[in-house]
Amino acid sequence: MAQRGAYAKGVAKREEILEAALAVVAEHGYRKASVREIAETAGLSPAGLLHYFGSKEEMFVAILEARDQRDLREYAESDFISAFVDVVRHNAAVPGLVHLYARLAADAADPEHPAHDFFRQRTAQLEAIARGEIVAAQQAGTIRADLDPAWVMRTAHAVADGLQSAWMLDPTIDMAADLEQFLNLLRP
Amino acid sequence: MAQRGAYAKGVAKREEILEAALAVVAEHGYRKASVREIAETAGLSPAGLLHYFGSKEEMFVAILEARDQRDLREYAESDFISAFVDVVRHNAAVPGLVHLYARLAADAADPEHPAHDFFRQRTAQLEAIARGEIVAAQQAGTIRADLDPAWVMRTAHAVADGLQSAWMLDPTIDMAADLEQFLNLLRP
DNA sequence: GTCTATACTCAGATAGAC
DNA sequence: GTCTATCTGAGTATAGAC
Repeated sequence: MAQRGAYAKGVAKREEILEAALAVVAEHGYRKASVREIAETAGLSPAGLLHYFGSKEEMFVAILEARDQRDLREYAESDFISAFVDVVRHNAAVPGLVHLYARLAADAADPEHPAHDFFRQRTAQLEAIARGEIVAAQQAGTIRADLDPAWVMRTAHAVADGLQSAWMLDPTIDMAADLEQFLNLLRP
Repeated sequence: MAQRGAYAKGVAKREEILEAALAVVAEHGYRKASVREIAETAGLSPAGLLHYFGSKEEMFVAILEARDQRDLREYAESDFISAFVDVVRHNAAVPGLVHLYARLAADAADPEHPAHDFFRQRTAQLEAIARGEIVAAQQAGTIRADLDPAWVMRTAHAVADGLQSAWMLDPTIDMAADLEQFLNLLRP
């Protein structure tokens, strides 16, 4: 395993850096989250930080990857649709993450950006997982059978992302409740 | 009028700069849209450009403001709901704008950002305009009467923004069609 | 493999001349 | 209104210590 021997320290440091990065974004926003300040928070030099992550952008992608893997593990046994709402609800408790996600998603429009492939694969993976669950829900009669499963996933994803954007501007919005209301609308 | 006398040239130059900025974003993406390159495209020095807009970020906000005013004028006589779909459809033909909007919306999470107030006011204005139209549609029987008008607007807005994010990653998505499908779902 | 010091390049912004 | 010159701070490449 990667946790053994001479690498253990490096793995721990990597995670410490990711936590420091998220903390800085949460406190000062993405714009002011410089490599210098994150490195300082994590207790090393900027060059030391880059030793682990090649570039600032790759470091931020690593945060989103870690988040997805945590969510995937945590909600592995729940049904997909309620897990989806739970993740959005949980995101409201981690403001830095939502900000980071929105910012990287925008930057990822550029095919050269390190996050471009990550977002495309993430969307594809999400759709692959969801498709079966949506079809099953349609057969079970909890989602209208006349709706295209691909459209359902695309639109639920869009609602979640769009609500998160709105929530950053106005945190009084209840993202999870609004998303649930949308999912209710899919019922027969 | 602002078009008269010694100011006419300044006004024209302002618009020329905004067009140059949008062209650069459309071609190279926001990340590579430096003040230097935009200034070069508009035929003046970086400092000359900043004379008009104070900062890079304020310049980009000015582009979004101009877009909204154009849309508002163009669709003043259409009904709100079909205009909403038309605007999204039209956005697919102006890739730089969608990219710019997504990026600024993410940055605007920071209350210090020049775009913060713009986005908050824009959302408030959109909701004010929409509310009457949605209530009227409910009375006319084209939107389910049991739905909260504020929720309808928030969610339609979220769908539009979220689909635009997805479209930047995968331009084969038909944003307007997906949005219309959502609006159909609101029907009784 | 882990990490620092240094330095390079580019960005946005500012001061002041014209 | 627009320029040149300059400032400050960003990201990061490099060389090399441990």
